[in-house]
Amino acid sequence: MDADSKKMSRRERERQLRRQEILEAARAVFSARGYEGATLDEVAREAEFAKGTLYSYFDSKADLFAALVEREFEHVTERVKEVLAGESEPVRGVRAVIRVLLEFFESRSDFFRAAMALRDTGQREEVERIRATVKKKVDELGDIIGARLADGIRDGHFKEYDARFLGFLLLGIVHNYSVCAIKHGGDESLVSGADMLCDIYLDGVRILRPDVPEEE
Amino acid sequence: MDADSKKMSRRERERQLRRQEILEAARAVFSARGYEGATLDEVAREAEFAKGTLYSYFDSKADLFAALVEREFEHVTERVKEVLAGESEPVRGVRAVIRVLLEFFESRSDFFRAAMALRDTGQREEVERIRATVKKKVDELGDIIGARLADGIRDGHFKEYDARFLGFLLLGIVHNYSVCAIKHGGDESLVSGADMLCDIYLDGVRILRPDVPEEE
Amino acid sequence: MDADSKKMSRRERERQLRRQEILEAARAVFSARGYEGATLDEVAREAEFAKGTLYSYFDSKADLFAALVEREFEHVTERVKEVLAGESEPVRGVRAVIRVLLEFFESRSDFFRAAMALRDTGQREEVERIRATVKKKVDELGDIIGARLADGIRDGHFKEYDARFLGFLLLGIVHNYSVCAIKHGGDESLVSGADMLCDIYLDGVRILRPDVPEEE
Amino acid sequence: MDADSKKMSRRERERQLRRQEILEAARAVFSARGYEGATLDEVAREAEFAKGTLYSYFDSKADLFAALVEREFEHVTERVKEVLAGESEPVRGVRAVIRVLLEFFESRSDFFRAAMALRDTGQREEVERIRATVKKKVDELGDIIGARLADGIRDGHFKEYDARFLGFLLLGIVHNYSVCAIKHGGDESLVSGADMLCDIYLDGVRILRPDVPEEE
DNA sequence: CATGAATGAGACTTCATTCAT
DNA sequence: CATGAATGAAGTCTCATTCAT
Repeated sequence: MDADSKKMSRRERERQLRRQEILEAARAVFSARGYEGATLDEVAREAEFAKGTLYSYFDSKADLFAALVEREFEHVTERVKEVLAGESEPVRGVRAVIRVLLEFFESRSDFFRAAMALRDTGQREEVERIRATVKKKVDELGDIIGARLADGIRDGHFKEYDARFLGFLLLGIVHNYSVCAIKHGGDESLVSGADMLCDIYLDGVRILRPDVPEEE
Repeated sequence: MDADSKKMSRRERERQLRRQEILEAARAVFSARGYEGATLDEVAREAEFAKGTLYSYFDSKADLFAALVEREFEHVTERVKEVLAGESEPVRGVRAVIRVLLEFFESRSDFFRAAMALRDTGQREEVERIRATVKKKVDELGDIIGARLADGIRDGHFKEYDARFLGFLLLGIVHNYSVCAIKHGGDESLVSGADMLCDIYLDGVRILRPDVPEEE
Repeated sequence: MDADSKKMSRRERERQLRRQEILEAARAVFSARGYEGATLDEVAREAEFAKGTLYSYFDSKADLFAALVEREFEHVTERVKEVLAGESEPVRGVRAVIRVLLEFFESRSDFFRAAMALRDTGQREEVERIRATVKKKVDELGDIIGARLADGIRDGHFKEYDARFLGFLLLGIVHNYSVCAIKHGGDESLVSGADMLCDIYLDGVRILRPDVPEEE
Repeated sequence: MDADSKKMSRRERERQLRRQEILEAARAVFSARGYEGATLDEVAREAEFAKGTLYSYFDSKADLFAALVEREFEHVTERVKEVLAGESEPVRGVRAVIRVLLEFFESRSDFFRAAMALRDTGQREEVERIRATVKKKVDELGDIIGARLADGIRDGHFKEYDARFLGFLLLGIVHNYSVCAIKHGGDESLVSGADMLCDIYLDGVRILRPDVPEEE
């Protein structure tokens, strides 16, 4: 995106800039009100553009939200890729991913909340596009994580479940943790939350008792 | 509810019956369209009542949905209580709970999807009541599970994390699993899903290697 | 009405009784909410009848209100007639009428407020009948008072304006006084209000010169 | 309003213009149907705007009516102030006020009818704001007239009743006269109506004794 | 392009009236 | 007759989208 800027005319560059401003405003409003609750009036006000102007950048409310989803997920996905590129050991890789995801989800928790709500809620036709987009981006992210888990499985570090599934499970656990108000303890720092999630995701809730025979 | 039927007049009993019919229709529509996407027109059509009739049973769209949430969650909660009452061993208890939850969430997955979406999405005033209701019922359920986990923690079966938190984590994992399209394998039976979730929730994704020293 | 009771069957007598009960309830509700604001639901609840029952006594909401108007105005008119029958002297007659009207209007001020509002407000078709009724009853009352004023005019006690007009003016002044919150002084007793209105209606607001002896 | 026009942008000026158009249409519809009987559909049709457009100028039906009340009453109040400013003699002042009020009330009689009906009728919550507005504006007008009457009382021209009360009485008499269909005679000109009302308000309906010289 | 006024379909809600029991 | 559940027309209000300037 930025990389392409050099090839753009000034006009085109400014257009991209305004597009980003609108997306930024949209994020604020959608985060605060949810997709259905948000109005383009408010987005326009926040972006300091006229309502009509939004329509020369995005086709519709749904399109705007979808674009936003793309952008935000691309950020996370990018970071996850970076982290995974810098850590080849599977278990440490998982830990790093959980930490990064948690960071992102927490910093944008209201937005992800709104986006994930649309992923799952069967809605009217207009919203179908967004669902598809959210799903696509979540799948993408899940697959990237899953790919690494697959490596770990092959190496004998992780149980032999479907790697994709394990990826989504990880995503789900982290998202759930950051989005729900119910957290471990009260004022826990983000890091300790991450540690705990890592611990449970990796070793479960049961206490290991090498001397105790597996029940049943 | 049923227990009270005897004390009701025929009129009152019929009223309760029709109320249930409306709730049933509402579940279908809300499940298919989500809260915002659903219209009372469609609920009325589905229930084969005039729109106005709905209003003699429920005060508003939000009220109708909230009532539905209460009813559905009460069903699950009831079953979970039963299951826990019949199983005092903590680990087996957790397994049973996961199985029951999965059953319920899967059989009503679209509805729980719609309900859970409202739990977290900050929205307009009208929806606030529903959010509160969903949160209340989810908390109730989470607490019941958490209470049993607390026992397990005390007995040294589970790690010493906040029991409430572990309860919600369990709830989140199961809900996430049943709600998302992405599952382990493809046509796996429901049972295998439950087994897998149990396995991971209890022992994590990492393979136990007693002979291998903990890394890092 | 009561006079006719003897000729009625028990059934018919009871019917009349229930009709009166409904009218009584209707008065309470219409007084509190105004014609448009009142609902038949509330009237039925107040009357302790089912809503449908109202329709076997009155054709419609408008019809019920019209009947109520008739009844209430007939009471005032009756009393005014009595008073006038007992007082042949014009000035004293006017005084007595003002006193009676004030009594009635104050005791039923909310109702007369609601009724008079309909007299003047052009509304949708449905209400037209009520307007006509209110107008008819007000006219009737105005004419009765006007007739006595006409006598006074003929006798040289009152100015030679249209007697009907003077009658309505009197009615208007009293109604206005009893219906508006704005009154002379604060906790004035009803009587002093009547005296004042009499004084002004008869002699105006202007002070008679001190060298001129007060007539009567 | 007009005075500020210069400072407004063209856009703002046009907006004000359209606002006035809507108010004009609203006056026509509310006058013909009364507040409750009027529908925004009809106002929109009359104003030749879409229904939704009304809502970018006024928050609600009640808000639109309240704005209308403010505007109309401000016109009368303005004129009354002017007239009083140009006439310091109390009795002549009263005469001038009656004439001006009559003029206004007659030219907009249907509207004032609708407005005054709301002043007194206890109704549902939504209307409360309008009631308050009407009351405020009527009180304002009554007080202005009352203030002048107070001067007259102090100077010994008027009887020593509460000046506020006398102001409202005057208002009531004139409004009543212009609003009711029942008037003095039939086709009497407006002026003679005013003269008559002046005569009666000042000196009442009773004939002054022949041996008593007419004052002034 | 930017603007924001205008649009109008569509949603929720109310309530007088009807009618089967 | 009494009942009150059911009806559905009608009203208010919202807001995504369009379009003339």
